[in-house]
Amino acid sequence: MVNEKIRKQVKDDFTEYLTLRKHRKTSERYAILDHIYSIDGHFNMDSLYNSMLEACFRVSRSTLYNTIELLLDCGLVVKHQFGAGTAAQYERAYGNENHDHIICVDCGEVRETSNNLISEDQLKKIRKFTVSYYSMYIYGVCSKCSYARRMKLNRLRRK
Amino acid sequence: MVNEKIRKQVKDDFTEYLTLRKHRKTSERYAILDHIYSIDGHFNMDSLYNSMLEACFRVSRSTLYNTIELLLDCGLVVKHQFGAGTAAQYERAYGNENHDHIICVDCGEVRETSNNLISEDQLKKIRKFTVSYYSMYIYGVCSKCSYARRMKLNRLRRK
DNA sequence: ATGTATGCAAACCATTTGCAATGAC
DNA sequence: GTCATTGCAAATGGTTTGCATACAT
Repeated sequence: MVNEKIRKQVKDDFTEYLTLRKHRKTSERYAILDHIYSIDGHFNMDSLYNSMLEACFRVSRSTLYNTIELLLDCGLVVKHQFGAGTAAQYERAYGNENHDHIICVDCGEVRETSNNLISEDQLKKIRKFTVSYYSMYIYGVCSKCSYARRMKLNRLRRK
Repeated sequence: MVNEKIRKQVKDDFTEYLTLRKHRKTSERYAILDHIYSIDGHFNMDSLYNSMLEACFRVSRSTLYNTIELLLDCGLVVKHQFGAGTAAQYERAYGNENHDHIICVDCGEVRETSNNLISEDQLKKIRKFTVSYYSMYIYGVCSKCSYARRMKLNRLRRK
């Protein structure tokens, strides 16, 4: 859960974006934005849909996809695609500063790390491009799966 | 196209992997590996399938998926998922050292940059994790789309 | 001879699309 | 009143799965 000041700020940002683009300010759009900013960490369309149901605000999946598109476009939400078969993951863009992800290629677990491996200054070096956000994906094997791999190999060797 | 030494090396690596895991050494598997190492830059399943057809080596899509899975597992191929609706992209892991991608959120164009923004040393700091590879995705708006955005906004303002 | 790998077709499932009903402007 | 937005249902398309056939061991 993010503080009240940020919640107010993102709502105002969204209003400005909608007004400028001549998009309508519907209750669904604000409810979705506010709900997303009550979620800590990652979410996907399914968990967002269910989580909003629980909070007694029913929106169709179409509207979720529709609104997320706007929120991505104005930079209030960030999208991640960790695997092909898996659903896209999202997270709020503010009040959530760590963007480095450590992904286990065996079990698919996604761990986040707080120590950013890259500095903002380095991103400014990129020419002819306006950076809105970045994602660092580090693929490898977590300690649990690393152990499972060793066991499997040992079994094969013994055969 | 990668040099002969690397081609030989990856073939040997693959043989070692298949032997150790008690997988069979089929002509399809070696043909796919060799073909992938003849491709510069990104490819997807469809382009790989067609490209192999042109080279007169017919393999089923199932076998491509099957084999790519093995090549990912032994670290000879790297996988990227830039968007949800789009097909997964792949590239060979050796003879292809740049892993930083600059992706335009508007047109989806993927640009590669040779100057790695991160040092190998920093990756070693991660604990309880064996890093096999990493990908840096930088999202934003390319100069072409940036111009299109400004034009669109100007049109809306005039209305 | 045995059982893994291949190839085809069908299934899967997150996401997108088409369209009638709703509601913001 | 107009037309963008919502919500439902159907379509899409990359990927996965099931199963008969082929072939590496």
